[in-house]
Amino acid sequence: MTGKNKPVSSRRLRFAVIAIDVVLFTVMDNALKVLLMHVHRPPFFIHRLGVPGGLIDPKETADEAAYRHLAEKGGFNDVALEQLGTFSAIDRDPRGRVVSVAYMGLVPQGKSGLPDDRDVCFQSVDNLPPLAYDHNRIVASAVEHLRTKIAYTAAVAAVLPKLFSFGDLQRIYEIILGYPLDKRNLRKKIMTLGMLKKVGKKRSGAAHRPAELYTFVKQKNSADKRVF
Amino acid sequence: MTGKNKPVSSRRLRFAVIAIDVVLFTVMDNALKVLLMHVHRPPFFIHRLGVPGGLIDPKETADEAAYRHLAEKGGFNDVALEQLGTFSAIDRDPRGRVVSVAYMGLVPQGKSGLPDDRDVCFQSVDNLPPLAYDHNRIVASAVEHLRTKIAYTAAVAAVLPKLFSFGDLQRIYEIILGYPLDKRNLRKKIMTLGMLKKVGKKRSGAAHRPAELYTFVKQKNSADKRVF
DNA sequence: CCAAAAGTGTTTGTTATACACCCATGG
DNA sequence: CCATGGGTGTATAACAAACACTTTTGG
Repeated sequence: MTGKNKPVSSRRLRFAVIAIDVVLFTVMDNALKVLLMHVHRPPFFIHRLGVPGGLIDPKETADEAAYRHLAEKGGFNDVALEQLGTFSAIDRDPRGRVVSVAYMGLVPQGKSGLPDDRDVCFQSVDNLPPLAYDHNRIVASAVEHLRTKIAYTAAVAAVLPKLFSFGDLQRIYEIILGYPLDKRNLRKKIMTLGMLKKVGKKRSGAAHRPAELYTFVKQKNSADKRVF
Repeated sequence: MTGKNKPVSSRRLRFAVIAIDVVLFTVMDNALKVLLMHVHRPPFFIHRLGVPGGLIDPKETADEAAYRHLAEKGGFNDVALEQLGTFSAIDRDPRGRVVSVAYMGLVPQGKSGLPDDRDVCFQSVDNLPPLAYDHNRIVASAVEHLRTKIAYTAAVAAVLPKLFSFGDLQRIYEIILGYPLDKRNLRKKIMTLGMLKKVGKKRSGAAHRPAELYTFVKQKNSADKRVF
């Protein structure tokens, strides 16, 4: 996203303004969803949707701006964000030159933290409508990044509750990736990451064998990584 | 890099200007080197060095600005650049708020393309002096990125001449990575990338068996990558 | 006893690593 | 003939992928 509430008057600018956009994912209703907000900037964007974002303030870094806008517009705090890249196509904002640093984050399933009745919502990343600005592109890049990243990190921890079963975890992976996984192989792969700890309780109450519950433990820093 | 020739007057700005910085690598004299330029911005930077860079113009993308500044300041054309990330620490440029998009590229060994007697030079990435702005940080990030990337792409093609021997290639890898490699294993790994073609000639003239010469062929696009 | 999800091992193929010797040439 | 870098293969370990049955519970 790019505009805040006041329109961008390009006459006041040296040549560009800097914004951030945040692609905030969650997993809900069996789908990978992204947080979208109502964008209305006639005559360019009439009742479109776009990811939350806004300008960088003089006294904050891009990272700080990303956290701030996400908190202000979506009510999300304590989300780990990661920089994706910077989008600078000249006409990405038809109102003026705006360069945007894109971020990506993940929040827990379901409990949205969203104030009710705001013009923000999560929508499935499949079949997104045309979004404002270059946000389809930004979201696509974020999805690709997310899919790559969960293969070798514990990024899904952010979307799972404190305690979860292996089945929960597998569902998250399958929804994000969009294809089914073998549960034995997934278990092995996840276990080799060494970030999962059995918590010693089980979840009963369903019409099947109770599931062991797990929790994520701190990621170990991976020393210096030899690539060969 | 951040400043151009005119000083950045922050009063004229909405809140920031956008620059690009280019970390241009080459391999020379048995070392991984980075292109540095003289930076003199009293009272902040007195005869320092920094990577080439400059402001983004109103009518160009960040990528275009990177190519332009690299050509203008270093005389390099036809270099493939890749975006590394955006650096936005508030005080990274003590003269005002400047957010910079960092790029990375590789040029062939030796033939520098540099106009003689300019205040630009390649320096070894080890033991760099304190650079202007946050350029030590940017270079460090570029080095890490480069090391990671050569493990699974033919990026080193950019630093090798059209024709090269396997020994040449191995030397490049070892210099970039900073540790020795097994030549049989490297050969297998490179061959599985499928980007190398034997050219049918040999290089004789040295006091040892003549080396087969190779050339890089186009990279094949890797379809959709399943991560599991 | 049935349905539903949980849990578990083995086999096979692929990839990564470690390792040592002969080859062709120039001097 | 010797020094120099060029070129090659194999054995082992680690990892990825495919695959099916038993367990425990609620209803």
